[in-house]
Amino acid sequence: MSKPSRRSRGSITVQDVAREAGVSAMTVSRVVNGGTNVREATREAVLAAIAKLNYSPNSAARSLAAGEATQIGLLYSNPSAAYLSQFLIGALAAARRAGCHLVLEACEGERAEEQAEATRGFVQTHVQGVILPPPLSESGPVRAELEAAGIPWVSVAMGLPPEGSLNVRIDDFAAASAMTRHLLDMGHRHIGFIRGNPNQTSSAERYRGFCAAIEEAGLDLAAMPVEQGYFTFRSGIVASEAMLDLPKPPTAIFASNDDMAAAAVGVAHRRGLHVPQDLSVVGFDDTALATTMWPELTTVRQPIAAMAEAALTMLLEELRADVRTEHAEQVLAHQLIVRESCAPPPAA
Amino acid sequence: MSKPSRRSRGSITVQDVAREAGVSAMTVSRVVNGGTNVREATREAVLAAIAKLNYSPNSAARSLAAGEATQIGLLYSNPSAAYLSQFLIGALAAARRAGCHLVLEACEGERAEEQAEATRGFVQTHVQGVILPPPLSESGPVRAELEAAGIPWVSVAMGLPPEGSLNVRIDDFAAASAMTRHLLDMGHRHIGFIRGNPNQTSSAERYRGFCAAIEEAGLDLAAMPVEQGYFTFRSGIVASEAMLDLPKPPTAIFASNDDMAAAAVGVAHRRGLHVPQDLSVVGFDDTALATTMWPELTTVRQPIAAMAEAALTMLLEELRADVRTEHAEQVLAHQLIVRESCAPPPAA
DNA sequence: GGATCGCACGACAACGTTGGCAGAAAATTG
DNA sequence: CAATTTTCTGCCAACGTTGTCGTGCGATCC
Repeated sequence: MSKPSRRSRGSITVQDVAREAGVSAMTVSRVVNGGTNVREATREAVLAAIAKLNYSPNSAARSLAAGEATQIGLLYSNPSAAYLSQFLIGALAAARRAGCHLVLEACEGERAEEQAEATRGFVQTHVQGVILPPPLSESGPVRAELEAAGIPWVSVAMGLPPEGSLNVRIDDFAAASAMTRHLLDMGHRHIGFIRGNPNQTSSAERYRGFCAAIEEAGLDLAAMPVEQGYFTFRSGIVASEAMLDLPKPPTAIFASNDDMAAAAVGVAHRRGLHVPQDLSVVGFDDTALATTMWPELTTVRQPIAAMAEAALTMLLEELRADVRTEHAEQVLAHQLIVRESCAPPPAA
Repeated sequence: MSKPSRRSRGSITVQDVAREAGVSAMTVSRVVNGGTNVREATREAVLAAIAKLNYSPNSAARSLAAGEATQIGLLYSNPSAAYLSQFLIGALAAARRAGCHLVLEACEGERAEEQAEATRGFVQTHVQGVILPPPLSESGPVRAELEAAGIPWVSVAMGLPPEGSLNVRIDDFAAASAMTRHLLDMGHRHIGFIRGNPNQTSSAERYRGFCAAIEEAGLDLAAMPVEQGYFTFRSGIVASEAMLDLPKPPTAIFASNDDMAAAAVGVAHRRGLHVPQDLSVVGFDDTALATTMWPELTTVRQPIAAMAEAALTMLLEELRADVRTEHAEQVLAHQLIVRESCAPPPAA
C-alpha cells in the first residue's frame, strides 16, 4: 500500500522513469542532461521510458539541485515597443531553456541618477547577471553601478563595444554601407543621411558605414546633406524638413532608424512629394513601423530575438564558469529588407 | 570549523536568518509569507535579521517545496508589437512574483489546424495553465484543444466573454461610447466608423458603443458611414478611401484601432486634407503608433500590462484552488487619451 | 485551582533533482 | 586467464524551502 504523498502533484518524476526503465534515478538524470558515460542500450531504455511516461523534468528542482543562476536582470528604457517585444521573446525562450527567471526593470529617465537608481534595484534583488539592450548598453552610470556590485552584464547592439566586454551585436558599419550601396546601385548620387542619437555608438558606426560607401563610390562626401537626429519621430521631422529645404535637396534619404524614416516619408507627403518616385527613403531596424506605413519601408533587419537569446546564453556561460572570461563578443548577421520606399532617382 | 558545503553559492538562506534572529527556519518562513501566528516581537526580530543579512528567498526552492504551478503558457499571434511588449512586461512581473515560468508559443497562422497545432505544443510541455491575449482569446480551435487537455486558461481583452470563462478585459462598449461622445461634444454630427475584425467580439462591442452614443444623442445612426476593417493598416486605407470618396464625407473618423486610424490620417494627408482642421481622426488601444505619427492620435488606452498581470494572477488562483471556479471576470478601467488629431468640425 | 483551550514556535520530513563517491561490469592488457 | 584499467551505474546526501505535527506556555473556563 503506497500511501500518496501529502503534496503529490501526480507529476512524473525521475524515480518513476527509473523504475519503468529498470535503472536508477541518477542514470535517468545522466541521460536527460548530456548523457556521458551511459551505455547505448541503457540510454535507449531510459528514453523509451521517458517517452512512454511523457516525463519532463521539474525545472525548479533542477535549478535548486544544480545551484544554477536563477535571476537574470533585464534593464530596458525608451522601449521602441517593437524592439522590446522581439527582445523579450528571444530572452524568454533562452531563459526557459536555462530554467532561469527574467527580472525586468524599467529605466525611463535619461538622467544619470535615475539610471543608477534603477540599476541598484537589481543589486538589491540579487540578480546574478544583467542584460542591457540599447540604449542602456552604453549608459555609463548603469555600468559603473554594476561594476561596483560585481555583477556581470552583457551589452546588446552596441555599435562599437569596448574591449573586454561581453556583447552581442550586428555589424552596423557593414549594414549601413550595404544599404548605402543599395541606394547608389539604384542610381542615387545625392543622398541625405540622418544621424542617430550620439549617445549610442551604433549611430557613429552607421554613419561611418555610410561615409565609407560614399567615398568608395568616388563621390564627394562633403556634398551629401547630413542632419543630426535622435532616433525619435520628432527629430526625424526636423531633420527631414531641413534637408528638403535645401536649394538642392537629395534624391534619397537614409535615416538611421525606422522612426526617423517614417518621419521623412510623412514630411515628403505633406510637401506633395511622392515616395519613392520623387524621393527614396530607407531606414534601419525593421521595426513594426516599417510595415505600418505606406509605402512600406526598405530597411535593415536586426535579428533581435536571436541577439537576446545569444546574450542570455553568453551571460549564463559567464556565470557558470566562475573565472571571469576576458572577452566574448558575438556578431550576428543582419539582412537588407527591400520594400517599396526606394526607387531610382527621378530622371530630372 | 564549519566546512563549506560542496555546492555553496554563499547565498543567505532561511537558516542564516533564523540563526541571526534566534528562531527556527519555519518561523522565518512564516514571517516571510503571510505571517499568521507569529508574535509581534518575533516578527520584528526576524524582519530585522532579514534586513541585516539582506535575505531574499530562493524561488526555485520555494516552488519546489510548495509544489506550485511553475509553467504557464502564453500563446500569442499577430502581435501588434506594442501590445505584445506591454503584455509581456505585465505577465513577467506577475510571473516572477509567483515564481513561475512563462512559456511562449507563437501561433502565426489563421487556420484552425495551425492554431490547434500550436496549442498542442503546450499540452506536451506540461504547462499548467494558458493565457490567451487577443485575438487568440476567441479562437475556437485553441480553446477546444485546451478543453480537451483539461488545461485551464484565461482570455484577455475579449469584448464579450462567454459565461463561465476566466477573463480579464476592459469595457469596450463604454470606452467606444465615451470616445464617440468626445467627438459629439466637439460638435461633430457626421462621424464615420471603421469596424474591427469580425473574428473578435471586441469589434462588435466597440461598434455597439459607437451606435449607442450616436442614438443617445438623437442622431440618425443610418446616416453615419460605416466601413468594415480588419485591424490592419491596409484595411484601414481601403476603408478610409471609401469613406472619403462619399459625396458627403464625414467630418470625423473613429477607427476601431490605432493602426487603422494611422491609415486614415495617411489617406487624408495624401488627399491634401489637414488633420485635425479638415478631418478629425481617433483610434483605439494607444499603441506606440499613436505617438509616432503626426498629429499624435487621440485614442483609448487599455491598461495592457495590468491586464496581463491580472490574468496571470487569476490563473494561478484557479490552479491553486483545486476546485474549478465557476466564473471569474475582471474588468479594468480604460482611459481616454486626448491628443492632437481631433478638433471641432470645419465651420463650413 | 485544575482541566482545557488556543496560540506561538520548533523538529522533521518531503519536494524532485543533481554531485560526489564507490562499487560493479566490461574492456583491455600482459 | 589473471590483473588492471576504463566505463558504467547506484547509493546517499544536499540544494533551500514549506507542510505536518507535536510541544510548551499562558490564558480561559468552570
